[in-house]
Amino acid sequence: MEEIDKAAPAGNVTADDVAAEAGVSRWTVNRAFKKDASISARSREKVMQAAERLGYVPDLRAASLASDRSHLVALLVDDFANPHKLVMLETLTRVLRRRGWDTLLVNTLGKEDAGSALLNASQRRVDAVILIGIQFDDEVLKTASHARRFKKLIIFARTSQSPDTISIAVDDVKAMEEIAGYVAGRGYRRPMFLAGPRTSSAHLKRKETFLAFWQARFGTVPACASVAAYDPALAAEVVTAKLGGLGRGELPDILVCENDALAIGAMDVIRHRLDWRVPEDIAVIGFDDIPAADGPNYRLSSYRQPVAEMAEYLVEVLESRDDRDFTRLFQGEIVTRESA
Amino acid sequence: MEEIDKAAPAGNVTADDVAAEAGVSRWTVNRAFKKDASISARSREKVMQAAERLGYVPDLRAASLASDRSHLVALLVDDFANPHKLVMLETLTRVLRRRGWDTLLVNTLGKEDAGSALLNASQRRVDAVILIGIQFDDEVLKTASHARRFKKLIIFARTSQSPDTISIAVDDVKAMEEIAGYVAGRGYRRPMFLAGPRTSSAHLKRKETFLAFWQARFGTVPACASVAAYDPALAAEVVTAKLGGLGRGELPDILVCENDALAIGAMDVIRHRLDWRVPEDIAVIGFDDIPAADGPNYRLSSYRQPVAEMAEYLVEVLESRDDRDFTRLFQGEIVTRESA
DNA sequence: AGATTTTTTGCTCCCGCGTGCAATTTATCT
DNA sequence: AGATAAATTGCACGCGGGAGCAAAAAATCT
Repeated sequence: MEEIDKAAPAGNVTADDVAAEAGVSRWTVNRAFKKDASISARSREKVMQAAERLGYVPDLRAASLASDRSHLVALLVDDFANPHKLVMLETLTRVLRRRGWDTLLVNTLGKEDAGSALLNASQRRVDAVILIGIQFDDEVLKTASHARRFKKLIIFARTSQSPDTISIAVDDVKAMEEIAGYVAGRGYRRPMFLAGPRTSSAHLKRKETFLAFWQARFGTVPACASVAAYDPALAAEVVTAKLGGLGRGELPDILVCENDALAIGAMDVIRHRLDWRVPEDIAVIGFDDIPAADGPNYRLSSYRQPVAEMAEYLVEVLESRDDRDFTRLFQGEIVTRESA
Repeated sequence: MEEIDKAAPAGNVTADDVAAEAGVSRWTVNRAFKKDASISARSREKVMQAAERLGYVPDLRAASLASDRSHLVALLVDDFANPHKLVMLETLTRVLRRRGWDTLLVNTLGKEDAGSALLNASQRRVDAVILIGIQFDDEVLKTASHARRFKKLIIFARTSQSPDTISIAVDDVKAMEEIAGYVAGRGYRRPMFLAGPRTSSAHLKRKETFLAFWQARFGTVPACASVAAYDPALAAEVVTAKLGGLGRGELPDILVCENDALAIGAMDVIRHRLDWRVPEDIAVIGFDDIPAADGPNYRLSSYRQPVAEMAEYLVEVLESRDDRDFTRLFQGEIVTRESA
């Protein structure tokens, strides 16, 4: 057998090494690894075998540097307390990877950290930044698009008023009107809305939509409470403070929650600390349809977003070269369970 | 005011642009951005101001290419159904980022996909690959270390027998002995062990440790059941099949679960489908101490791993240059709640 | 077969920054 | 002040590969 000692060249096997081994030029080597490059089947085969022998893998850093396309996106996330994030992460990374995109996961540590997180992404020259968190105020977003080292700024599962920003989300207005209609249709008349944190730009219109609907329909403004983060534990505190000590008659008949993270926190205290029954004493409805919503502890009625479909669309946005506004709103559906 | 039109040079602002603007050489510019570079305060200031004016951000791709250090790690994950993953993701990305490391999140789609996921990481020339999933058999691991384009292969929260591999995890043997001691001490005598999938290399020794302990102490081998993934829904199925139809006397008195994902799935069906009480009819104990374990629905006794501490150690491993074996086992603690 | 068209291959010139060393400037010492 | 040491700054070369065109080879046509 031929002993190929160069089979382990110092540190890196480069395209040049493979070229020498295969008896072609370096460029043919790189062509062999490109999807629809102009190369004969014969030389591609030769190259691939040589590459296999040497253990060559193309260097995407260099490719990205030379071509100015990294096929990398940054995913900025900040509310890890929300179980729905795990679903989104799974779906996004799966769809992105299957279509040739890599994902940089950036944990946006706090409100003041948003700028630094964006900087982080910039330095890697990602092709797009995807926001699936909440703590981005207008100022940061503006700065971001200004010093845009990334071509696209996408807000996922949330809509933004900020210019130069692409929103991919469900239509909150339609969705919440559907929910409100459902609530009214089931005969609930004294709803309370449990809202999340108010961020300026990337915003959920759920609360205002619900209030507007209710006022138009019944002429009354439902009670509201607001939680500082999409965290079940925080929601539990707020609900305890709001509903604790209330008598049966003073209780809202349904709690409409901005999302499931709040809803399950609320249900936990309603049942186990305040000792009321769901849905008999007070019903609960959420948003997102997280896995736990389907479990026997909650049986939470919720609104399911087409996350996978949204992710597929996201890839299309990434891959298109033109510069129009890609914002698009999707339609989800109510999932009815026993909680409301 | 001076109108600086070059403030928006075509596409990329490079160090050369900043150099011209600041009246220094390109190398001084880059030194200004390096932590402990030899540069005078005065020129650093000049450079930084010029950079600010032009909106310059160093390009980490180029830096990585030239220096052969990317300060990037790949996180390979495959079991997103386990809520504990969200905790691990949050902790790891937070700690890594605070210490200057970026994270590539790779969703390992299936068992056959592991190799491709590794390849993916290779192409980005990450400094280390971190496995926090399960579906890596010996063959893949061996291939991985063979064609190592990354310097380190780290198994996080799990131990591996594979050579050239670094494990950072709790000491499963100690932990499970502690749990077994607790179970025995509380008077349980007919435990059943609920195990997860059996992977070859990256392995949890929890089951065998528990069985060995029990046999040594009581001379009997506890019953076992095995779930194909750390997914509450799957655990629910298995437990239903195993315990369904059993009479009160035939029931195990405690279910010892390999982790909380299995435990909560089990509790759900025990209470709501099989209609037994926890802990009166059957107790449950888990592992990982996920957030839901502390909620009122479960009140699950569990074992808490020092994830943050492990993450800090991980960074130290990443930063050290030498080549010794960094495997290290940590100690956690039992968290006692009402479920057992 | 000779001329033309089409496919394949090679090549020059970057992409943006790090390394290591030499040149230059500044600080310190007697 | 003059000499010597220390801190700063500048520079040639390399990291691994992409774009686009020119040269070479293969295929097609009359």
